[in-house]
Amino acid sequence: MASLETISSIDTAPRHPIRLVANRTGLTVDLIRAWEKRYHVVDPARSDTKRRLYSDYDVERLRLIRIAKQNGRRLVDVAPLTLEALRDVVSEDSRYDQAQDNQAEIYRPSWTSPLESSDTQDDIDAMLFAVQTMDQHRFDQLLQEGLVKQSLPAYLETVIGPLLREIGESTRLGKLRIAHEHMATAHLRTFIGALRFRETYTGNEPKIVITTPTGQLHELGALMIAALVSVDGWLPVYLGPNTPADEIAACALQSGARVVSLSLTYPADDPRIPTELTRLRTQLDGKIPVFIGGSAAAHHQPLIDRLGLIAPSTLNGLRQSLNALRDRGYKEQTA
Amino acid sequence: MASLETISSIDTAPRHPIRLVANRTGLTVDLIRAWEKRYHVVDPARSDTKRRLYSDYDVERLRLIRIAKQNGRRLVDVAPLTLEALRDVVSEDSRYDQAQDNQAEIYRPSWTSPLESSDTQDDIDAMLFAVQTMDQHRFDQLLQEGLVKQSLPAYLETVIGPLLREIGESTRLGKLRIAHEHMATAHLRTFIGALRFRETYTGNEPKIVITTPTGQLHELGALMIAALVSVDGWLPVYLGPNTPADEIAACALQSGARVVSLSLTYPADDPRIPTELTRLRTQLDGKIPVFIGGSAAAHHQPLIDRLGLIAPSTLNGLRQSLNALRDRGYKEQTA
DNA sequence: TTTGTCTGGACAAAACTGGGACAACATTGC
DNA sequence: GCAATGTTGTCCCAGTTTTGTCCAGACAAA
Repeated sequence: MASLETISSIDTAPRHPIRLVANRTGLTVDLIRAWEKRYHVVDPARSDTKRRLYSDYDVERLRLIRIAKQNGRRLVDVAPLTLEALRDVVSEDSRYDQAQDNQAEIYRPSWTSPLESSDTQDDIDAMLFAVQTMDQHRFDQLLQEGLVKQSLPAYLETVIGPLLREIGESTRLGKLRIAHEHMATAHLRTFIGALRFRETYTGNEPKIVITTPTGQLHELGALMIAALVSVDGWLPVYLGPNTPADEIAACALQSGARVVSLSLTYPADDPRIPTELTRLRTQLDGKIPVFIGGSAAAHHQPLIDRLGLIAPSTLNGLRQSLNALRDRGYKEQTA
Repeated sequence: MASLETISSIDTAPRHPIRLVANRTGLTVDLIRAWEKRYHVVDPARSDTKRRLYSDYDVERLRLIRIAKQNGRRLVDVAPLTLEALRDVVSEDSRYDQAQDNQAEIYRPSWTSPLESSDTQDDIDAMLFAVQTMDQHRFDQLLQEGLVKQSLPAYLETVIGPLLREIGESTRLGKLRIAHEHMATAHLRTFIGALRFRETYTGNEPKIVITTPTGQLHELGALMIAALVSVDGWLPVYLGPNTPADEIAACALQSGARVVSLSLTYPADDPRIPTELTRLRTQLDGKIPVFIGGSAAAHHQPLIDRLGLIAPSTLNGLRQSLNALRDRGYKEQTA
């Protein structure tokens, strides 16, 4: 009867048991205690029987510290920082990370390095197994857990993308049933869609129209692009799959989008693609650049070149190009 | 108070015996009693011979408490909470890993009385307006806010369903562009999909295979069914749209589903429907009942009757039929 | 009669606590 | 380079608290 008040949004009221904090942050219970013991990373309140009780503030701090560590920071350095300082550190690291991308390794101790490919492959294999056994709950769980391990862009590129390819391949080879593929696709649609929850909009993000053209029914590629670019401060206008060129153009013009991005996957040689792309290009009148992504983009390279569209070869390439475009709008020259 | 009341508010009439509650919540009989003894988690009414009689309200609370525990909450903390506060806690925990800064979270007075129809229509109109102006953020916000005003089943039936119909109608009449419809559909797909996410899982929920047959590309109806039945403790095996009959049958048999449910919407007169339904019926061999929902179900009434399928006329009817099927064997007292 | 529910209590498993040990790896001093 | 030292994640221990399960005897329902 002590506390039956409604849960307020983000406060410092201590109410979370350690187990819940572990769930939310991806840390182990032991580790949370160890950090407290050694560095007073957090100083949770206690229940009358000495159980730790954490506030939202504590949880958020732990979450950020975990990310900072992943980015190569040392615990000693980040432990004493305030929540705000932590946010700064983390977002700075993330920018830096993205900016250098192709260069050699920065300071990044091996024990915190991004997932080794073998680990990644293990994760993917586990997901495939869950699909095969129709263990939906496990599948969702694996998807969620995998995300905690790395940044969203990295996750999409190293896990979700390959997973999709392997599911498609396995189905074609008869190792998975169509029903398995359907189940996996439906869950991935839900999962990737839900990723966009985390955004905060200021209202003046540049807009990007994302969809697939007529005949292209697979939307996961487009959805991944939407999730990806929203991380970088774009506002995706997401139209789902199978949108006629006229509608794409109308939507881009009405919403004042800076860019249009399409995903091409299957069927790769649909005869409608050239028609639709040409039509879209005409209607946009060259004012709005069009990016093409997806596995089938390569099949249309000549067309893409001829129309002056842009087709980066990887998700990360797409991201870089878009950000370059966006920054060009804000500042006239780049360093 | 009749029809709206039944779906909008949770029945507080005590009538379920403890065994049925155990089945629905995934808790053991002993545990339910222990929780009552120690923490007064629920305070069931009694029959004239002292048997416990639980209301739907109690059942829902117990389910939520079980989920909260699974999320790491302690029994002591959640036991005294009201149903509404529990919902808040559970849904907060559900979208963890994004405890994010996020500016002012709208404070929502939980559980107001069931919506009057005019309010409902206002909500729908506001959503339509958001779609028309391509204000995605506002659209999402409205969807989210609408949900907290009433129970999920009531929300689906009184808001989401009508909204879908109006969007379809407006598009046909040219009041909305196809692009608008696409955007709305994509967002609804994400929204409804997220509802079904990370609910309870004890491992012994009865399974229900949910999909649409070959040629039926619209999945929102099926997804609504999935969200709906998971509230009642079913485990949906959701396959997305456009699944061949062979695959549906194989999936149902492999996963040990108790029921299959299909949604038919558009095109209503697809010639493949009779073939597929017949085929499905044959392969399931009469062992697994098949429910048909969706706006196009009525077009196939003769076929449905002939094959011995079941086609409740409303979402709520579907829900009740399913629950009756599941609870077969447990009689309930009528108070 | 047989099966299920009731109450009250006992018991055991699981989870949490403080304290500390230890191995793997990094950093520092020489 | 190499040894000493620092950092960090994990594990173990023994003692408590919390929580799930089980039992016995009485009664009710089928």
